[in-house]
Order: sequence, then C-alpha cells, then structure tokens
Amino acid sequence: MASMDALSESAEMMIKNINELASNNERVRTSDLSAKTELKPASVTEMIQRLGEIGLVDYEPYHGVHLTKQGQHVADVIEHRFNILQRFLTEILGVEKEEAAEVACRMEHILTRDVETRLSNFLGVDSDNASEIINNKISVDSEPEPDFLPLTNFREGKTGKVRIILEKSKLTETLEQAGLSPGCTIMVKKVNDKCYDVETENASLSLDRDLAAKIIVQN
Amino acid sequence: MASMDALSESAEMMIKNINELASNNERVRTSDLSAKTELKPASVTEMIQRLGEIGLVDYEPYHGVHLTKQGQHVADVIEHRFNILQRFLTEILGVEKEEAAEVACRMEHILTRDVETRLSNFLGVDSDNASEIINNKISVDSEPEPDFLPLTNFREGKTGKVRIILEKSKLTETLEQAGLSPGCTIMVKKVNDKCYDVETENASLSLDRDLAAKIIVQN
DNA sequence: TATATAATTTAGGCTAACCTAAATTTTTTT
DNA sequence: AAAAAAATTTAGGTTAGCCTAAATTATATA
Repeated sequence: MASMDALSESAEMMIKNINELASNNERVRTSDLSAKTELKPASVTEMIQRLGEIGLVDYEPYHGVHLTKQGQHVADVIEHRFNILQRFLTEILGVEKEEAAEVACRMEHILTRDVETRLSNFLGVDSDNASEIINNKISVDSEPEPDFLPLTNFREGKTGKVRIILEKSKLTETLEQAGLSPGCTIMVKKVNDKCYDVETENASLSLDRDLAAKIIVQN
Repeated sequence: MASMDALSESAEMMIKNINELASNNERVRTSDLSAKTELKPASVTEMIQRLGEIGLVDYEPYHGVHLTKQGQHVADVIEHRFNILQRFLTEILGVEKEEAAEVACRMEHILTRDVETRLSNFLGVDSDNASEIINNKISVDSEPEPDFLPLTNFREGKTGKVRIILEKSKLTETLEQAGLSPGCTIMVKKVNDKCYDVETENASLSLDRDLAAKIIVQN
C-alpha cells in the first residue's frame, strides 16, 4: 500500500461498486464493473490496478478484484454516507427518490466525518453502531433499540439516562436541585409499592410513584 | 458563447471568486484571482479565457475580467446555494463555521435546483426572494427574517413555534403526548448547563440538551 | 520619456481519468 | 485438445486542470 491521500471521487465510486457487486466471497469481474459504472473495461482495469497498488483491493490480473479489509472499510463509510444523505433528502426535504440518489451519490464523497456524525444524529441513527448494522447484520438479535420510558417501568438495578421531566413544578425543581435532572444517569436501586429509590451521579433519593412516572428515562 | 454544458467545479469556483472580488464595476485582475484561488496566474488566465469563450465573463487580455449578465446569474445561484448549505450545516447540524464553509463550498456545485428549493424552504428562506436579498442588499433594514433553529439556540424568555421534532422515536412520542408537538408555541423558561426548562400551551417540562437540540423552533 | 519592475500571457509539461484499438489470456464450444 | 469466442489487459491518444519558465505587455520610477 502506498499513499494515504484522500481518494478521488472516481476511486471511491469504484470501491462502492465493487462492494455492491460482491456477493458471497466471489471476486468481482472487470466486465461487471464496466457494465455497472458505464466505464470502458480498459478504464476499469486501470482504476482497479491503482486501487490494488494502494492496498484497497486485492487484484489478480484476469481474475477480478475483491476488497481488502481496508477497502471494505472505505466502502462501508461511503455506503453509510450515502444512506444518511439519501434519507435526509427524501425524508426531511421530500426530494424524489431517484433524484435524491443522484445527489447523495455525488455528495457522499464530500462529507466530513463530523458532518456525517451530526447528520446521523439529526436523523436519529446512532452513528457508531451504524457501520456495524450496515456491515453484517450483526445486530439481528442484538439488544433491542433503546426505549424511552417513565421511570416506573424500570426494574431494580436498571440504569438509564434522564431525558425529560414532565410537568415542571416546584417539586421537580427541587428534584433538579437535588441532582436529578435531564441528562444525568440514573440507577434504580430499589422499588416497592409506592416508592422508587434511585441514585444519580451526585444524589441518592427516594421518589413517590406519581413523581417517578414523570421522569422519562432512556435505557 | 459556446456550449451549454454543465460547468465544472473549477469553473464555478472561478466565477464565484470573480464575483466576490468585484467591487463597484471594476474589472477583476488576474493577480487578485490568483491570490484568492491559490492558483498560479497562468492557470487563472487559462480559466478566464475559457469562461470568456462561453460568454460568462467579459475578458480583455491584460485588463482583467468582469461577469456578464449570464455569469452574474451563475454567481448568484452559487452564492445562494452556498449560503443555505452553510446555514443548514451550522444552524441545524451545529457544524463549526469554518468546516461548514469548506463542506458547503464543495457541495454548492452539486445541489440541483429542486434540492436547493427544498432546502431553502426547510430553512425558512423564501427561495424566490433569496436572489434579490443576495444581489443587492434590499433587505438591509427590512424586518429580521424568521429563523428555524434548534431549541438549544434560544435564550431564556424566548418564544417560538415548534416546527420539527427530529428523530421520531418513543421519546418524541412521549414528548408529543406531554404536549410538546410540532405546531405548538413554546417558551424557554430557564436554561442551564444541561437542562432546558420550557413551557407550552398545555405543558411545562424540562428537557436534556441532546433532546432540545432536536426540536426545531421558528422564532 | 526611457527604463526598471510588475503583471500577464504564452508555450510547453504533467497527471488523472477517460477513450479506442490491438494484444493477450481465459473460457467455451466443437 | 484445438479453434473460436469472450474477457481482459496493454499501448497509445485526448482533455481538463493544474504547473513552471519564458515572452510579452503594462505600470511606475528615475
């Protein structure tokens, strides 16, 4: 592998296409790439040779390519960027799907890591998990998506993050002064009939059921 | 004027820079463009000659360029696209201004008309007026344009109207049940480090910062 | 107004990313 | 397994967009 320069749009597109054509573990053939990219075979060869030189694909003359670990990573990043851009364009702006795809396909090469992360958050995708989800469906039976529930739904021992306190009142103000406020982490220590004993970073308190119902926690 | 092909990114950047350097009606000199674009003078000459051939600038050897009507129109479109992109990146996503500018500067050449319009609407800019506003500062002392900002941008005491709640999830459902939903009027009562106390027509609640960032309010 | 200096353009080169045509290798068919 | 067909690569060409160095034109100065 050679330079660590940023990849050109063309190079990134080639990697993306290799990834999309790679079923099983079979090598992707020049002719398939040529058809998909609408480049002439000779141009495909030229590009995959270059990608081979910098270690992003494993290229064997006359026998196609397949992505290296490094190349796969690039492909995953691009795919994720494409997905969030397309989602933003269609779901938020209401752009027609076809056009959204075209625009996203151009913009995916421009996004920075930071913008990518922020856009992911904006759309409600957890960016850190996203690549795993994309990659290999690891998450099929991994833990269920986070829930937002009143504290009353939590069992003893459960930990979560306070996100909303409903019905602002003197009582809840007191709560906040006591160290239980939105943003803080909370742990349910003990539950009995009417009373929730909880612990936060800097407080340990006991709430009555009605009050607990007003505290929305994310697990 | 010759071809009606789409302009390259480089060509559009040159037009943009000519526009930005054009004060009064004076012609823009090669050396100024060279300094601003960080291209060598010879490269600037080459590009402005090409732009001259297709009628976007009026080029006189040794005496600089100035935008034709056609060229001015291109510049206006690009400027508008840059502005809305930068606003989206900074105001909605919270990207740092410098980085937002860089990304916007690359993306401005990719936006389609449709995406541009929709993004304008999303940001609450009337796209049709936009060019006028840009062109000649008509709006210098007209009423302040309404903004769409995350709740986190609001100071204490500020009132606005909830327009979007990002990241549809259990959490936002809960919020809506609690009386904070798109369309309702919201008032920021108190802000501290991590916590936003707000009041709507029929609710009073306290949100954590991450959540507040997802509530887009128009003032 | 000569002349030195600065600005600009021209001339000629380079690279990435495409192309076509010819050569080579692999695969298929008989 | 030999020949034909298909796929792939190599060789060599083109263009946009950059570059440097040399030539030209404009401007400032003595």
